[in-house]
Amino acid sequence: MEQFTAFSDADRHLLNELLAQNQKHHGAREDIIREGEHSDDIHIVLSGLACRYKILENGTRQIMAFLIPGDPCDAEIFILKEMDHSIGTVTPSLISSVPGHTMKDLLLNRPGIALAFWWSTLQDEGILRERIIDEGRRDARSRIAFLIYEMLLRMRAVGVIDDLRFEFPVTQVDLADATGLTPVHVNRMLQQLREEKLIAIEGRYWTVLDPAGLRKVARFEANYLHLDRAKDQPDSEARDRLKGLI
Amino acid sequence: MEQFTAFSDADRHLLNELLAQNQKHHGAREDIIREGEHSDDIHIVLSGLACRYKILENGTRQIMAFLIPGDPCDAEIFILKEMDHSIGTVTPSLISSVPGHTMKDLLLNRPGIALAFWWSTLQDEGILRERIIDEGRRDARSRIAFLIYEMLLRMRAVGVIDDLRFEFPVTQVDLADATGLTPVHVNRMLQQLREEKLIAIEGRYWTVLDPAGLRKVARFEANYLHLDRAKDQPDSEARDRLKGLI
DNA sequence: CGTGTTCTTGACACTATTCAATGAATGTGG
DNA sequence: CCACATTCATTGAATAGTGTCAAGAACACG
Repeated sequence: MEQFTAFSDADRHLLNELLAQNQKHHGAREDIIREGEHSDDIHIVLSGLACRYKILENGTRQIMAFLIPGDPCDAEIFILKEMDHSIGTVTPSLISSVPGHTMKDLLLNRPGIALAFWWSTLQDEGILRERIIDEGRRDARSRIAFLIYEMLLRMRAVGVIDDLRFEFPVTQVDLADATGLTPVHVNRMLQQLREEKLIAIEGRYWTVLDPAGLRKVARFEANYLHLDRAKDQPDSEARDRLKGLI
Repeated sequence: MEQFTAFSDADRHLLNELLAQNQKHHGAREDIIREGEHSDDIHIVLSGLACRYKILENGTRQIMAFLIPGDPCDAEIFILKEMDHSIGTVTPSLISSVPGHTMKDLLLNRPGIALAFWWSTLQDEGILRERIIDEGRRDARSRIAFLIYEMLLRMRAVGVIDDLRFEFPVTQVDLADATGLTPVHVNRMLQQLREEKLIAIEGRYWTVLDPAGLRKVARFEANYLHLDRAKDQPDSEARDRLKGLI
């Protein structure tokens, strides 16, 4: 969160304290909050990998977004009566809860923190819109490439990555649920991307072998992530981490 | 906006005044703000029909959302460097501008109004997520049905509708751009829906002949619109307008 | 070592796209 | 008020891309 807005020391301290207060470990494939439930707390991913998803009447699951460390799951849940989708872990994760009233207080009285949350919400919206384009206008190969490139960038931005290699322990079924394709077709497209030497997969670790090539296949434009703030900040670590990719 | 949160008289008065201050008529098919542009003002649709869209490198357009009266176009634009998508009108529309600094002030100092904007943002996100499901998991016929049912409901909620008949002057190309289908296929699916006596189209006016049937085809679950607040408010006009549909 | 999950492969069906042409409706200028 | 241009809706035929089904291989785990 801190990449795009400079927190005051007081704000940073306050946030650190809040996040430390109420942490909970979740195993893999556990729900953090389910569709239809209400929560007075909001949740933030501290480590691991989670996702927003929805189960449809016919039993299929659609993953709408992956959540990585630093992502708020449901920053404004406390104003809603109930969740319209579920949030669950993919891998074991550490999740922090912040009481809704505290959250409300932050949003109204801590402009710096409020700004960071708004920014996060806007990035979320951008990601969602891009996924609509993804599903509406890109073919299967591009979609998969797009998802991989986006994960690369987001993981870079928060630093949970080793150059071009990152931990992304999803099954092909997960990817199918996230891209709106069938697992069989995901498999074929992944094979293609590997044959083209764009990516490599070793167990839970993915490597982007040819970022420029992958980006081209994905027809990736980074503007929707609004990482430009990071790019412009002279001292930003994030800027360095994203160099050459956006 | 006022359907889901009770504004104080002061808040309502203030908003009315702000919205009245800076209005502009836009013709049909005009851009209100373009991708890559920054604006210090935010925009709100007062009348007409607009849409969020993006033009891709290959020239195709993807419409990501339709905007109807009462919808803020870009409530938090002032914190971003530039828009990641464009907003344009479909029909002649009346658009109000509110200066960003005023907006910031409202968000931080007028909890009632801030709540309404947050709610609006959350509904927006819900609509985007649902569209992802739509494109990922529904077939063409359901997608079209879904879009129509959603417009019916949203127009009902704000009252710009005559029972089951509403003005929705989009071309089949627009619908194709919104659903990620080709115009040819949209045409075929619309014919099917008309043959099934689910809808009727007379020029710019659409009529939902069989709401329950259409809803079934669309596999529509209304929870993502978070209209439940309206449903629960004892005196809500919106509740009556939505009766039987959600 | 057996069991369940995940990945991979092939054959085939089907949905939606592409391309191309026609017709209907609408708008425009003389 | 008509001739013409333009946009929009409709139709048909051929094709590409993805889904479906089914079965075997590789791998992980208790």
